[in-house]
Order: sequence, then C-alpha cells, then structure tokens
Amino acid sequence: MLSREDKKRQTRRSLMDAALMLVGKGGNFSSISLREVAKNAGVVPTSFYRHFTDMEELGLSLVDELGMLLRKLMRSTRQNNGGVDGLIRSSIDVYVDFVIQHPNHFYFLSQSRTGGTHPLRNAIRNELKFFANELASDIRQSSMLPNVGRLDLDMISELIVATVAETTIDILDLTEASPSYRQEFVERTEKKLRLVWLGAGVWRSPE
Amino acid sequence: MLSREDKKRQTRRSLMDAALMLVGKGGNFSSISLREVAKNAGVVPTSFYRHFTDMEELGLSLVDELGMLLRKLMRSTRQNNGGVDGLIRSSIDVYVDFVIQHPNHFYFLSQSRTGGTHPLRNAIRNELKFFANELASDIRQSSMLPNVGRLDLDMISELIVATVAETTIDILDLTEASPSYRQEFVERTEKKLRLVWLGAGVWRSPE
DNA sequence: TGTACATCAGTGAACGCGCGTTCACTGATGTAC
DNA sequence: TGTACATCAGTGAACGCGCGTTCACTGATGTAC
Repeated sequence: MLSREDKKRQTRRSLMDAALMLVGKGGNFSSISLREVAKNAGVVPTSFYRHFTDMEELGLSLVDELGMLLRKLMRSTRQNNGGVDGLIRSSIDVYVDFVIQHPNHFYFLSQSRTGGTHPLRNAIRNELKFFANELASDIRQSSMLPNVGRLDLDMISELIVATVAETTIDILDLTEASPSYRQEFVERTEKKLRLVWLGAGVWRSPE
Repeated sequence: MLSREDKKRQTRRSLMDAALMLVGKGGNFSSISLREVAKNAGVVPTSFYRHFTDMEELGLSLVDELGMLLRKLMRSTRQNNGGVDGLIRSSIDVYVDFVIQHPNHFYFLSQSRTGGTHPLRNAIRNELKFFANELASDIRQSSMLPNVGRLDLDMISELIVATVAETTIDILDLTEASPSYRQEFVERTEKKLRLVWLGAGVWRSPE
C-alpha cells in the first residue's frame, strides 16, 4: 500500500508530466491552462492547488528538474575520451540523443529560455550558466587551453553552451525528418564547435 | 480626408501595434487574445477579422515587418568602416541601439524564435537565415577570409548571427540595468565575436 | 455638379465554452492512547 | 491489537469573467451615370 505521502508525490508527478506532454504536443507553456493540466493528470482542477500555487510555480519546478537532467547530461559527456575532435563529435552525439530521449523537457527549455515570464527565463538562464561553469572547470582541469584566463574560459564555455542550446529546437523539429538531413545538421554544429575551439586555441588572455 | 483604404491601413497598423505593445509589456504572443488586441487598438473585436483571419496571421505579418527591420539594420551595419576589431565593436553597438529603438519587435523575435507555433518559428528562422546569407555575401566580397569556402562561410555567418541574436533578450532585460553592467555585457559579446573571427581566420575549408 | 446605388470597415448584441478560484465536503491514511 | 480522533489529498458544485466567433446592421466612402 502506498503511503499518503507517496500518493501525493505521484499526483505531483502526473501534473508535471501532463504539463510537459502538452508542451511537447506543440502548446506554449504560457498558454497552457491549469484546468487542462489537471484534466490530463486525471485529477480535478482544485487538486492542483495542493501541489502548486499556480502554473508559474509548476514551471519553476520543471526548471529544477531540467537542472537535474543537465547534470546527468554533464556526467555522460565527461565519460568521453579521445582527441578534441572526437570529443566534440561525441559530445554532440550525446546531446542529440539526450534531447531525443527527453523531448518534452527540451521543448520546454527552448521555449521558456527566451519566451517565458521573467522569473522563468532567469531560472533557466541560471541553469545554463551553471552548466557552462562546469564546462569551464573541466576545460581548466584538462589544461587544453593554457593561455586562456579564468574569465575568458567562462566566456568561451558560454559560447559553446549557447551554440549547442541554439540547436535544440532544430533537433526536435527534425526528429521526424530524414536521417541524412539530421546527419548534415550534426556535422554543421560540429564544424561550428571546431571553429570556436580553433579560435580558443589562438586566443591570448591579457595577463 | 483619408480614403477608406488609408483608414483600413491605419486600423491594421493599430492592431499590429497593440499586439507588439502587449508583447513588450511582458505578455507572451501565444497567450495574447484577439479581444485584448482589438481593445488596445481601439476597435471592436469583430473588426479584427477585416484584417487577419486569426492571431497567427497577425504574427506572420509581424515577422514580415521584422524582416524589413533586419534589412534596415543590415544597411546601417554596412556603413561601418575601419579594421575588423572596430567593425565588430561598431556592429554590436549598432545592434544594441537598434534593439533598444525597437524593443517590442525584438521581444517578439526572441520570444517566437523558439517559442512560437511551428509556422511562426519557421518564418523567423527564414528571416535570420536570410540575414546570415547577406552577411556571408558581404564577407566574401570583402575577401577577408580567402581560405574559407562558400558553405563554410554560410556556417560561420550563421554562428555570428546566432551569437548576436542570443544576446537580444539580455539587451532588453538589461535596458534598465546600470550602464556599467551593460558595458560589461557588450564587451563580453565583442570577445565572443572576436574569438569566432580568430577561428575563422585559421579555418581551412577542404578544396 | 448632382443623384442613386454599391461597397465594405467598423458596430453591437448574442452564443456557448473553458477559464481560475472559492467553498464546504468526503473518506482513506495516520496518530495517540 | 483496537478504538477514537486528527489530518489532509482529492472531490464536486458554483461563481463571475473573458474568450473566439456568428450575425444582421450602419453609415461613410466610392462609383456610375
């Protein structure tokens, strides 16, 4: 038998999943109604208030969850080995697979990163900033860019993260497109990152 | 006396301006109602249908308008002179000023680029692609990157445009922030473009 | 120039619907003894 | 272990409201003669 607490957690999950499902189906988070979410979670609208004060709070919880996913992604990426070019390629592959595995979360990310309310936008911005900082710290530890200072390394990591994040919506839009088209798209992204990396290699930070 | 046609154009303008105003005030385009737009345009809801079949059509008209603005921006940017570093700096300055001069259009751009309906997203993607192609053609004519092939030049231009477009929402969010914070932010973007340019300089396309 | 008619942008009433939120409730789970 | 009571997640009815869309209309502008 499930405890009362467990059941509550389960309902909360259903509400968040319902919201994600509606976003994944093409709806915009900001125009999804509380009633729609409750209905798809198999619960009466009033129940919603036992878990969130309003849709914005649910949105912020989704951002938290997204943050955990990004940490998991970071861990997968770190397991890569090989030279820089191989690293770039496999990181992109890992990212594409990850996005396809969690399409709704990433629809939500793409959509709310620039389109959500101010608090939602900021929450997502912070998650991406955290991710970029982790990346910077990895690069520093690898000593691959010895001539780049701490601040510039942050800037470069931001540029890399933004370039990859930028592609998210295309990955999702192209999921059902022909594999060859997707192949071309991955190669294009790979070239962009290699170019950024080339630039980083000749970059000299002032001492 | 205004002709009937002129008056109609004027009402259409009011409708589009009302929508932009609501977006600028923090609303998400996808959750703005036809009635709200009509009300703010000083017109009865039914009048809306004399101009657009629905909000999506109005949105697509806004994208068209945005396209014209981007062409105007392109023309301003082309008037710049000086070395590459000066060019980068002044292009960013022109862009920042331009965004601040048309805040609502650029809120709409940031928001709908990844958050709008599929048709809206695609329409905006196409405008940005056009802009990137123009940039690529300018670079080719300048002979600044002689070792870069046509396709790679497109890729590099895309990267530049994406990096700048990425900053739009920050420019808008930071409009009221302290000038020193904005200064720092512009310098950060400048560094990113210089780094991309450095990478482009050492990039060699296969023959 | 004047008249008679056509066009059509904007009006205003009406519709059924889904919305967020309130409230008093129910009944299973949890706790104290 | 059994009983009496407390907690509280989920219910269901009700509210007033703004929504998109329809319809027949009005009256100023435009056109034909």
